[in-house]
Amino acid sequence: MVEGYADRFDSVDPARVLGALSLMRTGSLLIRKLEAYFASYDLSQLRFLILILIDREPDRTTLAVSEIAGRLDVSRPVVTRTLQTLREAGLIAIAASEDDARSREVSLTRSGESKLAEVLPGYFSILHGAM
Amino acid sequence: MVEGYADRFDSVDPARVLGALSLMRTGSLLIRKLEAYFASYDLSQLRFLILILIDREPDRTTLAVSEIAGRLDVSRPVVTRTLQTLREAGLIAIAASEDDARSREVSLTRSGESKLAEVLPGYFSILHGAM
DNA sequence: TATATATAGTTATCATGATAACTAAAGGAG
DNA sequence: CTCCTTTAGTTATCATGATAACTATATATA
Repeated sequence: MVEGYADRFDSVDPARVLGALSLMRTGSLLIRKLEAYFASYDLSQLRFLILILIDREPDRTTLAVSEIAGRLDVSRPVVTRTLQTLREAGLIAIAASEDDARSREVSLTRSGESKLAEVLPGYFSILHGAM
Repeated sequence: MVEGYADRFDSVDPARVLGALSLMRTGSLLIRKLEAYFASYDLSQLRFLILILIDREPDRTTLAVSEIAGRLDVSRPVVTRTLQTLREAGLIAIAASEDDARSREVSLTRSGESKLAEVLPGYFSILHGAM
């Protein structure tokens, strides 16, 4: 299909276009595979990334909502909603900040740490296998 | 971050994991860029792909709903909804099939063909530039 | 032929991303 | 100190993906 169009736009190199299309498709397939894996643990990609982000934070055990949104490049409303789901599942705790009354401190519960430990090996295995 | 985890899972090659993460991120960024481009033409990635699919179909000028869903690997309800949007925008026409009363024949309107011609160069340019 | 099964498409509902508009609190300028 | 602006977070709404369940029609089998 691309070839046909490439004939009509002579500045187009079919190999580069096909490469870009392939990149998007391969990336999307990997994301789908991961989502299916996470779903089997009652997680989603975002829920998982939030857990891992808090877990790997150096020197601290908590993160603020906007820190999570910023580092994962996700909108704050989505983080708010996802944190509610994680809290209902008992995987995180949300406490008021002592420094700033506007802010919340999000931390992992024991259960959240266990879940992460359970999910991580398969996660790396899928990433590993994709390359 | 990956390094820290790699230490604990010795079968994990950080380079491969980072490669997979990079693949997902690069693919997602490209998809975002395309969505932004399509939005400026009142299109989405899926709406655009439906137009291009019908346009490039050899020997025929129409496609059935399930053919579109199958070739784009998208669920049929999503195709139904997206076709309604495209029809409201005047870019496609939907007619009853003569052979099979269950089936619909989806075709491009003149307006749909123009839109496609308008959008294609920038589309290839973005794909080209991504590689 | 009559009935059972499969297929085409739609509707209803859910999940998850976004932006806009809001509340509450903090910080800065006068 | 008061007022204005900025920041943190939430709520409301929309877009777009999915699956389940439904209607209508076609096909296959008894």
